Amino acid sequence: MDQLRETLKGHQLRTTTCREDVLSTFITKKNALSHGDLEGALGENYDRVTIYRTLKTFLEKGIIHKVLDDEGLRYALCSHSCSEEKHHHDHIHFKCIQCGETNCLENLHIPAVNLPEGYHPENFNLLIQGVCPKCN
Amino acid sequence: MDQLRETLKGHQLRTTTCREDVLSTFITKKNALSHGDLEGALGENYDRVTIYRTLKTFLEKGIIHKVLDDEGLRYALCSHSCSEEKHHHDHIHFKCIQCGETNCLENLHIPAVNLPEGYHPENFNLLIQGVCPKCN
DNA sequence: ACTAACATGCAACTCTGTTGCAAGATATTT
DNA sequence: AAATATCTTGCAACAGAGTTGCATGTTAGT
Repeated sequence: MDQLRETLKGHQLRTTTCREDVLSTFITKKNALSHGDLEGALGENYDRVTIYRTLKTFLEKGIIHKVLDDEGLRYALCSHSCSEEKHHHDHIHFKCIQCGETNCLENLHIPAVNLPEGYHPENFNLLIQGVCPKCN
Repeated sequence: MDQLRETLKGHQLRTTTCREDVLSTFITKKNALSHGDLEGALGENYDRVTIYRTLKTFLEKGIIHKVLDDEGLRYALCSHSCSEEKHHHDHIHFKCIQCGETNCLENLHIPAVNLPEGYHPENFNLLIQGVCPKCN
């Protein structure tokens, strides 16, 4: 509870029950969540639009990051503190084709790539799809 | 012209002007295209729905593949022949944050990753965002 | 307790993508 | 070259995702 408030304060955000609940949902369910997932979990308490705006705010403040997917965007908590200025992620995302869950593999870093002359990379996003340990 | 027909035939598809035009658009513009891009290019001639269905068909037949993006799905030509049974891609996609174009770097393969025990990968998708040579 | 600044809910709207069905086009057979 | 079965298209209608404006409610700081 207090941890939630502190996280929000740390990012210059006011404490509201919606933000607490969204943040708490990200913490308890550990996988990446779509807007729809959150609406399913919290939709009775909050308006769709508020959840959209909460996600947008969290993104901008560096609390969550986008997770690419071939069937819709998802979001997951940033582990090391990302800031308003710059997100910094180089971990791998794994999506299970059986249970559908997408998870961050925080410990696995994306290997370096030698891009041709002239390319200036800033941001890496690797999604691996397959079968996860739970569904094995 | 004939090449288009042959590609379609080779994938057991009937020749229609819409399919020829969509295929031809992918060939001339070399970057990844969204449905919206195609609608912009061909929308006067064909219905939105037809373009959606054409993309779906091309996907299934292995003529194009999905390109993940943080702001909507795109599609690009498959270089080596993908089949109805299985797409096979391990190249890198690069999206320029200035011009917005996404391109396949066919020559660059996604580096191998050592996944933890229990993960069975089947499909890799690496998107690198940054500045491309043209915008440099 | 007061107030300025911010967050929420509601309504309306836009954009994206899908489905059913009747009409039209394609390839194949004769 | 005509007939036919099969596939493709356009239209209309719909479902879902995401956005914007505005009035009301809430937060944090004085």
